[in-house]
Amino acid sequence: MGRWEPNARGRLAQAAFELYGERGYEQTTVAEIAKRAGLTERTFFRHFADKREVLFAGSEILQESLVRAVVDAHESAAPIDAVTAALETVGSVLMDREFSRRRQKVIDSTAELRERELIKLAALASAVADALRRRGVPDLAASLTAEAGVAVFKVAFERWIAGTDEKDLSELIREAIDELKAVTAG
Amino acid sequence: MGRWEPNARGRLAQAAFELYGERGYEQTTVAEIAKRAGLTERTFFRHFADKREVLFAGSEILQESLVRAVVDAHESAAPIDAVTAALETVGSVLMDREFSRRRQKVIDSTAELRERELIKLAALASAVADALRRRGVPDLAASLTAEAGVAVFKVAFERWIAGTDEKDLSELIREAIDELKAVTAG
DNA sequence: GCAAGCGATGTCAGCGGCTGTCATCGCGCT
DNA sequence: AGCGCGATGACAGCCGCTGACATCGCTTGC
Repeated sequence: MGRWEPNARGRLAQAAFELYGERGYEQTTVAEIAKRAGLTERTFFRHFADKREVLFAGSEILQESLVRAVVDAHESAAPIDAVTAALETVGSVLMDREFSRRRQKVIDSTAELRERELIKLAALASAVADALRRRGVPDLAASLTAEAGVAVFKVAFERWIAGTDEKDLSELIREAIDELKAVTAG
Repeated sequence: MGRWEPNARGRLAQAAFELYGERGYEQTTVAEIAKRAGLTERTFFRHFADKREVLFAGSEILQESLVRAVVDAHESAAPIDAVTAALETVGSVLMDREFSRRRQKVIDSTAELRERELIKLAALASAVADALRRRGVPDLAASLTAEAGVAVFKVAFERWIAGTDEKDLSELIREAIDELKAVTAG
């Protein structure tokens, strides 16, 4: 097995996710991940840039979905409303709350992974700001709206994960945006 | 030299800063930093948790100054105004623009360092949110105000560094806050 | 069918970040 | 003078990550 079995990348991601959950991220060796996937350490690094990246494989999809939603927003929509609309589409990408919970538990356990998460969110903000500029929004407004949008996402996502209630992520995002508006008013 | 010379930590930080600037962060070895400081690699790691941390030595001071300003803000001040007041005190901590520029150039050159910077900013936001909660601000509002405040700081600091004009950092912060309010209005 | 070509994987050697452990040094205290 | 203690050195070793080259197995052109 290994050389000819299909979907090496998927097997590696699966093995990594399992091991990070079972023994913890720091206690897991890349060699162990590769072994469980029936592959070699060297091959792991051909599919993922580093030991962290395997947990963030889906982030481009989230980013593309957000950017597209901003670009496609109604021409007359104000920047904040374009971002709001975009954030509400996120619910269709992030559906499996239990999976997100497990993944987040791993990430929160290690500073190294928190750092990686933050740079992904920063890339998100940067991409959204670009999309806003493409709509003609001036630099400063674009950057601030995008950063504020990501802040809203961060807070809402955290509550979605932590919550025991059955509130929808979109709903929490809506609440967070309203609260942001309330807090910055005046 | 070495064993008895004073201020080992300072010498290490100085050597690291110089070498990161001269050859670049990735091309610099911890052993080289230690050698320039007249010390050993092992000793470097006794003073700094890792190769990145040496560039972020001053961040606790910034954080303490921000938190204190939030706590000390007028009792009747709204959360956003407390944070605004706090951000305006930052100018007294960050004075040397040329130094900040050089430091930022190094940080921006490497993803590893950008990650570290982001987690420092996240810690800032977290501390500010705590301070707001201690003022009686509810959770959601505290988190969002703190995140928004840090976003403002990020954008303003970036413009302060990049700018050729002689605009004060406090001034740029004020502008960014006003723009944030404008953008979230409605 | 078969050989050439090609992409994916294996193997090996090596660097650098980081840590544990123990020895050593220099200083202050008594 | 001797003792104790904090800071440094010396050494060994793990692990993340990379470059270089060999090997495998499938596809393609003939």
